[in-house]
Amino acid sequence: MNLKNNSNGREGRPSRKLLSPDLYKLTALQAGPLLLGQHLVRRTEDGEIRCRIVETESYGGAEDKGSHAYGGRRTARTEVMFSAGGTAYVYLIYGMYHCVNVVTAAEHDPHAVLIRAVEPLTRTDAARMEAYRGITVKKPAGLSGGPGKLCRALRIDKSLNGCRLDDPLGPLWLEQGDSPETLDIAAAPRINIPYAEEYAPLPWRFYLRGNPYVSVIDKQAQPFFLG
DNA sequence: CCCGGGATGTTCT
DNA sequence: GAACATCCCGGGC
Repeated sequence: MNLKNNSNGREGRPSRKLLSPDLYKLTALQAGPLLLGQHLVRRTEDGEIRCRIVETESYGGAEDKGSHAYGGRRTARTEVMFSAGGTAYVYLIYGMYHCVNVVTAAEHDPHAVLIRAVEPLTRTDAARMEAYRGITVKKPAGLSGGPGKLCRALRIDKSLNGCRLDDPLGPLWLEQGDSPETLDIAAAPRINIPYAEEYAPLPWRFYLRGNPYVSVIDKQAQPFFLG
């Protein structure tokens, strides 16, 4: 794959400014589109990897039948969904992949935004992510387009469950990225949640239209305007 | 391009 | 014992 440029043509030094804590207080539905364009930073023993969030899905409120915390279900797995906004919720799926979420809203009110795709900020970030993936990727989306892929690419596993995302001394945190109002956002139904019944078709998946790292393009996706 | 099957283990019924 | 907010690979167009 071509690692020379990232898709938005920017190779500038990142701002390294933490994401505004106000975002963590919002509902998942509000925060989902606002997380697009923000930067996710992962520190391992090998150094830091920076990427932009390009696809999200909102889960929650106790009424969302697609959410692990539907009906207020509070178990060992879902416990961190009930913590205060700004916490990472990481779980194992299908026995071999992890998914990472940004917990939002107030303590005891379970909301989470699944990060479904990220884009490396620089070719150095891309190279490290490809090394962590352990396979040769042919297309950008093959690197980090999908929740399991991006966790592999960033070496995210359950050991990060419950960590704070507002702590740049920790293993994983969020920084301010592009202004969301300049982004072309698409809204579409969430992926692989047939059990969610009437919640399944709701357009709670958000992605940057045209971004090559997005996992699934929905031809019926609606334009989304921040309001 | 579009399938179908298998991997793999935690969670919940 | 079934389900699972997934992914990869191989085979058939």
